[in-house]
Formats: sequence, C-alpha cells, structure tokens
Amino acid sequence: MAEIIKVLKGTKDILPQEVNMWQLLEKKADQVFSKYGFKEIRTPIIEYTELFSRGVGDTTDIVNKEMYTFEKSDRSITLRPENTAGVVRSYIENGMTRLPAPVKLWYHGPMFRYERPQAGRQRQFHQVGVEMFGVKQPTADAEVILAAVNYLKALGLNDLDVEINSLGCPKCRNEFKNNLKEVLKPYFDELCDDCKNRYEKNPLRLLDCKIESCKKIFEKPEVQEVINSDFICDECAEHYTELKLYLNKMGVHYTENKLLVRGLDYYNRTVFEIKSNNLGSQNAVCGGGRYDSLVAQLGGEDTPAVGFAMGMERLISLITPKEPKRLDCYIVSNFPVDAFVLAEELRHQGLNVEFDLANRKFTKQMEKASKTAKYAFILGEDEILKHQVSIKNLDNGKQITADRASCTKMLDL
RNA sequence: GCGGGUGUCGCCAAGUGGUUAAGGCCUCGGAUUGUGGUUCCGAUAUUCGUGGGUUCGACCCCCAUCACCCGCCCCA
Repeated sequence: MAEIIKVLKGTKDILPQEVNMWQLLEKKADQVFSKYGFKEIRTPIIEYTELFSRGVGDTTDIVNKEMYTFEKSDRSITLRPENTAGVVRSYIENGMTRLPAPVKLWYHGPMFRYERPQAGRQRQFHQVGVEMFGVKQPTADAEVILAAVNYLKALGLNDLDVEINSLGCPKCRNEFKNNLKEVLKPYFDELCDDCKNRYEKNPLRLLDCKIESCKKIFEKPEVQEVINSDFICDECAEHYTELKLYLNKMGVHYTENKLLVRGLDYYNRTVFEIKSNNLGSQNAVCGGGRYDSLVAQLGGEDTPAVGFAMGMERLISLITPKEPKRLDCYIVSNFPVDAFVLAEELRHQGLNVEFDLANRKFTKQMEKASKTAKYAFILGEDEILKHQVSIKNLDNGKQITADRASCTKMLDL
C-alpha cells in the first residue's frame, strides 16, 4: 500500500458529525450580529505581507515569527493571521469611508499562525468577529461588547467573564510605559528572561507574568502605585467612564482588569477579553478593543474603529454537542429501480431519503433503516402493483399502507 | 524557540522479556432467502509509530528518529 498522507501539524479536518456545530456558530452569528446592523463581509485569505506588517505591527510575535509568508511574482504574500487588517483594507479600498457611519461588518473564516499547537491553539484556526467603523463615542465600544456577549448567550454560554481595561491614547500610554520602566529599573536584573524581553518590547505585558519572583517585584508598593495610578488622560478617562456607564445600564457584568493588555499594536483606549475557565490555559474566547489609528495607518482617512474576534474552535469546545440529524426515511425494497424512483419522488417533496444502493438482503436493509431513519418505506411486489407503499414508524413499530400519491401526508415529521 | 508526556486494529484499550498479541465498540457476514433496533454465532493486527542495537528469544530493555498531546512564550 502507498504511504498515507496526513494533515499538516496544527490543522484539523472538520468531520461530518461536527459540521452542524460550525453551521450553528455561523447561523447564530448572522442572527445576532444582524440585529445590531452588522453585515457579513468575506475577504481573501491571502493578502500582501505588508498589510500585516504595517497593520498588525512588526514588533508583534504574530507578524514577527508566526506568519505563513511566500513569494510569488516578486510580491511577498501572507496567509492572514487575523482578519482586522484585511477588513480595514477592504473598507478603505472599497470606499466605505464614504458610507454613512457607522459601517458595521462581521466575518468568519480561517486564520493561520505558525505556532506550536496545544490545547485551544492550532495553526489553522477559525475566527468570527465584528468591526465597527466611524464612531469615536463609547456607545460603539459598548454596542460591540454587547454584540459579543449576546452572541455568546445565543450559543448558551452565559457564565463567561468579561474583562475590560483602557490603554489610553498613544500619548498617555507612553507616559505610563515610561513610568513603569522607571520604577522597575532597579529590579531589572531580578526579572525573568521573558520579562526582560517584555521590558523592552512591550512593558505593559510585564504585569501578567506568572513567575513568582516577578510577581513579588510587581507587588512592591512603589510599583503598585504606578500600576494603580490613573495614568490615562482626561479625555480617555471620560471615554472609559462612559463605556462603563453603558455596560452597567445594559446589565453586562464585567470586571476591570488593569493588567489586561492586548498583544496587537493597533489597540488604544478600550480593550476587552471574554474568558472561560473550562478551556485550559488558552482561556480567552474573545478579544477585542478600539483601534482608532489603524485606518489612517493603512492609508485611509482617519477613522475611529472598534471590534473583536472570537476563536471558533474554543467556542465549540464550550458548547454541548448537538445530535446529528436523522434521515427522514429509508426505503426498504428488493426492487432497486422502483426504490430509486420512489426515493427521487420523496426527495422532490423535500424529504431526506436513502435506499440501499448495493441491493442487500431485506433484513439488512431493515437494520440499516432502523439505525439511520425515522421511517422505513417498504416497497414490495404487492405495493408496487397497487401503487402503494408501506410506511413503518421505526420508533414505535406501527405500520400502515398508503397510496404513493399521498403517502408523505401520513408522516409526522 | 524552551520544558514535560504519549505512541498496540477505524475507535477505546489489556499485555511490561518466552510458543498462535486479551477484551469492548464500529464494520462485514450468518442464524432470520419480505419486517429492524434486542439476542446468538462468525470474520477482520504475520504485527505493536519508524530505523537500528542488546538477547537463544522483544510490544516489553537500550539508542536514534518521527508523529501527536500538554505547558511556557504569544494569542482567539
């Protein structure tokens, strides 16, 4: 036998028995996001590499070491590692800046990151998300968060933790970064290697280090003072306060997490995450925030925006699986031509129908029917002559004989 | 990139140095040649991820290699 070819590391087949879960996620997304006026958009899976290095930020790990990039006709092309940059590109390119604000878009689809796979993390994974353009007021942030929460509720996920924080604007955030670096400077040598790295690259990330020795340093009074200082400027603070007001009013339960920092460069002001404690260490199902400078950064008119993305695999692992659909009827007959004709008749009437293509024994066909269908349609010599069909309810064993023309009316489907 | 774990049939597994590698599920066939889902009988791994080595003898011990899983980093 020839050698078996296997799926790539970090990729997975979505098999027939789980496809209905994916369809559910997509259907609910359409239902819920439509209520908020979001329209679905589908952008290409490949984009120019520059879109991500400029959009997501080339200091991020995602762009730095996790992209699937290849050259074609002298252009560098990348499999999208996330979809905000792509949606923003499309927004600009298709002149959506001229559409009346807000422009609300949602999407779902595969993303690609070259990482070591583990629980809740694959190299090809799927995200569903929304992006809203053109509103700087915190109502937009609140509506986006509400859409996320209600989507999760629609999936039966009620008990997830919503965490929010404000990163401020670039100006006040930089001030905070500098203060933080300043106060930690004396302890630099005591930090773990990861933290030393973060100290330079992204000081905000320092704060959620899990190493005890680092935690101890962060607990020192002078460090705590900086962490807890309301570094954000008046405008940012007002935005944040208003957001919380809306969330309270809408009954969204959230916790404020000063240590919540998102990894992508483009976020400012509002950031949020929704977490579950049933997911192992990759516990975030949803991450998002405001990115007011991204549209301009990618060459569009200065446009405020806010959005989120959810990991669909992570969602699915939290949802209780649905029973697969049963066939409406299975035709049991030793007359394949007549069985085939009847099957087509019934299919045209909207039923899901199968019959035995291999013409096996009657009892085998019956067995197959009972395992896969609600009704067995029995088509023997008598029935064919009288233009009838015997219908057996496989749950209760009751059987009737009916005219072919009206037989489906006898069903209670 | 770093750390830990696991690989025996399509799936779940027992076996941890001694002739033919348990068992269960699924699949297929038969009992039952026009009435199932229950039951009963039968079939399906010359081979234990792969390649070497040790041994009279290896699924079992050693080395290497590959694959997958879990954790760190990072993220959804």
